[in-house]
Amino acid sequence: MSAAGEVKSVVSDPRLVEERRRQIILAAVELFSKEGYHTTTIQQIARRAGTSTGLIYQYFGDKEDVLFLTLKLVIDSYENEIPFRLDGVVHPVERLCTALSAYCGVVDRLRDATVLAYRSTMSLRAERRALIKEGETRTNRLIEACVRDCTTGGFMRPVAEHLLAYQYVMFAHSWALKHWSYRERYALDEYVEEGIQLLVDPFLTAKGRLALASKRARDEVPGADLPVD
Amino acid sequence: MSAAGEVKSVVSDPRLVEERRRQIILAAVELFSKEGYHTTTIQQIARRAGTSTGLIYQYFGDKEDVLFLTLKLVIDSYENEIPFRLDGVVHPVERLCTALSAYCGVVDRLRDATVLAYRSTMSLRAERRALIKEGETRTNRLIEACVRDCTTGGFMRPVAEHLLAYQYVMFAHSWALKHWSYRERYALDEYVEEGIQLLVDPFLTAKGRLALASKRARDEVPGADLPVD
DNA sequence: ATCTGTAATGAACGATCGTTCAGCCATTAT
DNA sequence: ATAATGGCTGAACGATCGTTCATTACAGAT
Repeated sequence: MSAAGEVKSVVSDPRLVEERRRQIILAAVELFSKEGYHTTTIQQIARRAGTSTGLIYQYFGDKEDVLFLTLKLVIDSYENEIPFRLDGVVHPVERLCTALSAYCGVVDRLRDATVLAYRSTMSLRAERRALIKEGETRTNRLIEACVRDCTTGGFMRPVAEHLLAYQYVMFAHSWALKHWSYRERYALDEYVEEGIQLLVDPFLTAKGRLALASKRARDEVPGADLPVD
Repeated sequence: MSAAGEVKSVVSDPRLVEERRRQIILAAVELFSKEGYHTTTIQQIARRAGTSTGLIYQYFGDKEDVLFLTLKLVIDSYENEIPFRLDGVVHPVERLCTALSAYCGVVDRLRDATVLAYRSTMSLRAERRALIKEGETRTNRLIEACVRDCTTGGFMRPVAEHLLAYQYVMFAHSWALKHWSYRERYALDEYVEEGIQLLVDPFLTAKGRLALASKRARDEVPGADLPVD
């Protein structure tokens, strides 16, 4: 695992490595997203990053390494940001809605890179492709756990949890994949709201729907149902 | 429009053109899907198709032409097969379920090519990319019309039709995109059935649910509710 | 001031691959 | 029998681009 996940660097100073790689990856995301992985050249990346071509080979073993760290940035963002937003949220229905909202939020922030992941993961060698897929699977399981907590808690009627979880994932990804179509119809938060209407609400029990309503009330006028003094 | 959609051929006999292109495209789908567009070479396509490299340039202007006709085959299949399966089906709820089933069916038949479409459409020049996108949009509108017929007929409660239609599209596409995960869990018809449970059933009115139940009864034992003599 | 090691450069190399084209075969017309 | 036509071949060309490496720049140590 560590062998496939490691990226060789000639430079020893870890701080410098992190900074330079960040600089190069930022340029790479932009170019890979716009032009595609195979059609953007190392020279283009270097120019955009404001460095020389040779420098890239000081911080990456080869071109594929640049792609790998670019995609890893995306799935790491998923894996970090969603749990972060879930932190402190306890009610299962709220957790599910928050997870969906968080997922759509990261996708929105990394829209180009998300599309890039769809298009270019297969340009990685098999071991690394597997690493990326594992990361996605972990996030899927996180969503699935949210669904299960809703059903076992009696907030949601029994459903095909695995499949429903995937619908949430696809719903979030679609915000990037079909953005050319959604852009002119919905803002991000409207999109999330409609998603809850379509993919959460119908499966809630009366008890679950109550919880959702109280969350909505709280979101609308924060602190309105708390005594103000 | 016709300029971007045309593919130049040196050979004049139309029957031969169709046959050869078919032969080459079949090889191309396989290789593009497995190795990616940019990494498969014309020589590989030629070898797999059992011809010479030069022959490909008798029937296609350049490599991009091969990709274009490959992707066009996919979206044309969508546009033909779904209406074909809908032919003769009159009840709105049945039409919607049939459309979803048909869509999943084509995706299953062209699984690799569907994934290829996601990955490689952007390798086409802008005009052609637009043509492909138009084809997808037409299919989307077809699904959306099925949804609208359900709502206006009172078989489905009011919903965000555009968005729900997209969920159906994504559900069908997911069969290809996430096949590595679904394969070991569902057969195709189970997948479609679960899809209806998840994305159709919850939005049906009592009237609509009745129609679905009667369709199911008919599918289970064909002709069972007809007098047999 | 000199030395040493680390970081950065970018011209040049070599391999790959899309594309061409001069010639080959087979079939039909003269 | 010969010519003409149309389809087919695959070696060779040329351009592109990932990668290397000899060289320079610079900072800190001696």
